Amino acid sequence: MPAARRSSPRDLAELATRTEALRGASLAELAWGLAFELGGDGVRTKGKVGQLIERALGATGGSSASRDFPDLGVELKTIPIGVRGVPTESTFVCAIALGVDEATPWSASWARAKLAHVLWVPIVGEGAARKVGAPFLWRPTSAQDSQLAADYDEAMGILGLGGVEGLTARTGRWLQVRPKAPDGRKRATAVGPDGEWIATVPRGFYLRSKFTGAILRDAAATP
Amino acid sequence: MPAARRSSPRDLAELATRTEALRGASLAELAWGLAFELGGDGVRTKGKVGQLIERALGATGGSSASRDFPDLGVELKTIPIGVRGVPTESTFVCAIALGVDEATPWSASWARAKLAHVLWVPIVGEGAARKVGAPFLWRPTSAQDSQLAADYDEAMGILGLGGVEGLTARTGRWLQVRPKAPDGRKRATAVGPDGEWIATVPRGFYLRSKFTGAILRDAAATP
DNA sequence: TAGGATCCACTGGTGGATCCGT
DNA sequence: ACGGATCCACCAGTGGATCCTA
Repeated sequence: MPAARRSSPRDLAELATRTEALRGASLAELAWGLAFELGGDGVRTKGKVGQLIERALGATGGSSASRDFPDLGVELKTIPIGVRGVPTESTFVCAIALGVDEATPWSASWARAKLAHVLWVPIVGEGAARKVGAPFLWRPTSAQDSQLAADYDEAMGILGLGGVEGLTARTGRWLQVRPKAPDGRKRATAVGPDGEWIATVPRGFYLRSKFTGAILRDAAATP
Repeated sequence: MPAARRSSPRDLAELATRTEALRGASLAELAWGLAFELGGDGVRTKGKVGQLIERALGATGGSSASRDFPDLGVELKTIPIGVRGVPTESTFVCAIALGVDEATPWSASWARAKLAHVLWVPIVGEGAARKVGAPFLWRPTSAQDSQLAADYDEAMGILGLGGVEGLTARTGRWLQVRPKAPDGRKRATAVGPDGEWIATVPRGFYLRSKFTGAILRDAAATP
């Protein structure tokens, strides 16, 4: 099995080498090699896989870093793949700063910065049988960037006009807005219909699985 | 010994009753009654006494509450008293919001709100022999409030003019400004000499022991 | 002696995502 | 199928103060 990694990769080539070494490894053996508690099953282990892969690749930050590999400008995202070879879930991108992002253009947004260069690591299968698929570095094409920008602008436009409660996950072709909170409590504030501040649930950006599925197919077709 | 208290007191009378019941109790017996780890000695137990008294009186919040007894508008402060009957330390009031408080008048300040109504609980003696002295509720007299306002205005004036690095603990007759951070690191920002933002160490307001000593004497003289 | 430095507990917010009714 | 709801780990910040040299 791949050796445990703790130091951060120095360049993209080293990151690529390390990532390739993970390919085909089962999550169980990775966890064992890093003395990582993966947890058996479902609901109480939601973020564990992502953190396991971070450690296996020597990602810095843990949290509070703007990206997983700040020196390389690369963001790491795991993506669960089902038996049919397509993503089983949408992908969380980042939180929305309500009251701030409405006035931030896509070109300067946190979301765009995170998506500018992503190392996608597919996790294939279910439960204890999950293993690492074929990872790949990705940058959005200019066409993809344009559509993401359009989705972003649409959502931020709705928020800016006081439509936070009308902005559902149905808005956006590839990039959508959904709740992002440990519970349903209204711990954030946003502009309401009449321009006043109202309490609301925190939101985040997510990529629809249609989009990540398309990225995966492109990557498979262009080795 | 006094019984363990967990619910919050409903009114000032109940708070006074509970507080009076603590008088003369040793910290060791209070801790035992509440199953509280007081810790043996010095450096690793700095805030323990305050938290013990909070629990003994049923203070709410723990943290993040604006006051210890929000419904009563009362702040709880323990104050260490040495063998000569005078405070051995200054008293921390609250943190300074650098970049905000400079523009906040004393009348609207967090510091004034905290000091508006304080339950002082003297802690008499040293080490394992410490016990609760004679607690008392206090409100600043208008003369005291004026002097505190003057100290506050002086300090905030210096900060507003970019003098953060020149504002030492020597400024202020009763209310002083001192560092407030787990380490000496510059984790806050303030306006510098040339109007630019500079990194600096977080600060807090403290009451000089001269002042708390005077309050104590007044309380002893007016039973 | 007191100004500047430091220590612990606790928790809200963030980053990692997946769960689960309709 | 997917929109809305939820779960865990981690850490910086806050609130409780006292330590410790020059």
